[in-house]
Amino acid sequence: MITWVSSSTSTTSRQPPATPGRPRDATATRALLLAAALRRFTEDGYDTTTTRQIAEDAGGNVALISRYFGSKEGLFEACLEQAAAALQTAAGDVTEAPSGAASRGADDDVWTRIATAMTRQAIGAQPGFGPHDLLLLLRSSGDPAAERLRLAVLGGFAERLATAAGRSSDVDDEFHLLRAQVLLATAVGITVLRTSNGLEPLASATQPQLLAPVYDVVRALLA
Amino acid sequence: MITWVSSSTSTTSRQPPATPGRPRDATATRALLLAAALRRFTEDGYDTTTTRQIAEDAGGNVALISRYFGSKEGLFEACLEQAAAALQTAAGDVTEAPSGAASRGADDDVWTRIATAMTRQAIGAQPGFGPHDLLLLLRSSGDPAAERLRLAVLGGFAERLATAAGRSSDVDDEFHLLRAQVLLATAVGITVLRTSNGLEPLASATQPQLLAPVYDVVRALLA
DNA sequence: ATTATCTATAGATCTATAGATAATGC
DNA sequence: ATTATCTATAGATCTATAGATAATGC
Repeated sequence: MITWVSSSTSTTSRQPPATPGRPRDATATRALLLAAALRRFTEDGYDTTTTRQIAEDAGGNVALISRYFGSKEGLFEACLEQAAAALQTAAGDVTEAPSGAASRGADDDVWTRIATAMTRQAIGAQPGFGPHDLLLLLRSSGDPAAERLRLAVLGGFAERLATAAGRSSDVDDEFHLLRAQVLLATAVGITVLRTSNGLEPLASATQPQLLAPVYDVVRALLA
Repeated sequence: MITWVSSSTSTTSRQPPATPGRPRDATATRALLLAAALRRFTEDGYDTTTTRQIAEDAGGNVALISRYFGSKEGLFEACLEQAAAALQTAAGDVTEAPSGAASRGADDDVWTRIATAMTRQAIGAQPGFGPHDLLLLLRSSGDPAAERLRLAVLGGFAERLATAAGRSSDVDDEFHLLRAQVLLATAVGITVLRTSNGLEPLASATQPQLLAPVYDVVRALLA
């Protein structure tokens, strides 16, 4: 028996003159690396992901990571910052009334808005669903700068929830912040159980299915 | 300038006849390795932890891990099984009435029992607090056997919560299971935010402080 | 000429293990 | 003689980077 490897079609000799590397586009390459990293870090975590995987996903070379992001940690921080920005936008949706507020009537109260925003976040949390902000934020890299950013974003999110609930008496401030953090914990837990664990029926639940229980939790904690 | 290294006190020549290795006790050594691993895996995660660290913590040699647990993954599975057993005991506390049930009066209803058990679990979740079952269970190793065990334990816990809530009509079974899993998610999220993130005031909250909000969530989801 | 991309490699780990060493029990 | 423990090392990665290559723009 002979193990045959055709020299012209072998996977080893795959860099013919037809593919002389990536097109020379620095910004596009940077963006592709960031997107690939976002996906890998989110799904597999920081340690498990290798720089070579990311470069390959982006169709480029490992050395490009050093060039554009300094290091693997630098790349992770760039990912975190992007996720943080997206999450802060989501937090904004909770606080402010939706754009077409006047036309929606009194039904769309604070609790519904909060529950909707949270389930939307949790819904993105399906395996293989591409970049998901909250999940990435929960991934740790051991990098202190990354930890700080993560804590700031989570803390800010909980504070927004607390103030959105409308309580601001001095005495009860910390009390309501704690309850808002428990609410945030519910969102975090749903995300973790859906993605890392695939716990059914939670993992396959749709946004409308999740809305009712989450709404009940929101009211129980903040109303 | 001369870099001086005393040959008698150098850290390199640290294996004088006074310390001829561990005492020869196989079962004790195995237990020490398991305890050290439990702590490291729980606090630092699977990937970050090295077998050398574990062996050093246990005061032994790396080779002992292969000998007693086959491999790093084998050691992790042993840790998981221990944590799983502890968690199943905790789940039992939720379902069954506490031992001195008759003397406690009607106050100790199902909701209180559930809330108490859950906050106790979450309370163990302080950084540097030694082995904490739920947190270890959330750590992934990529090992499929470990993933299965983890999913089974989490799923079983949620089922216990659902049945403890007393609903068992055929139609609503999955409905209540979903809500029980959202409750489990709250416990998971609290654990993650307290330990991995140190989110204050949640991270420093005491069990009594957490009891009220968690109780409200329990009632909102299962009552 | 500039600079985006790639090749090749150094250097640092980390896991697993074969075989040496030495303590225990018969 | 058995076996718990340790030494020494092979083999596999993985990150980072110096320097080569080649496409672009003046």
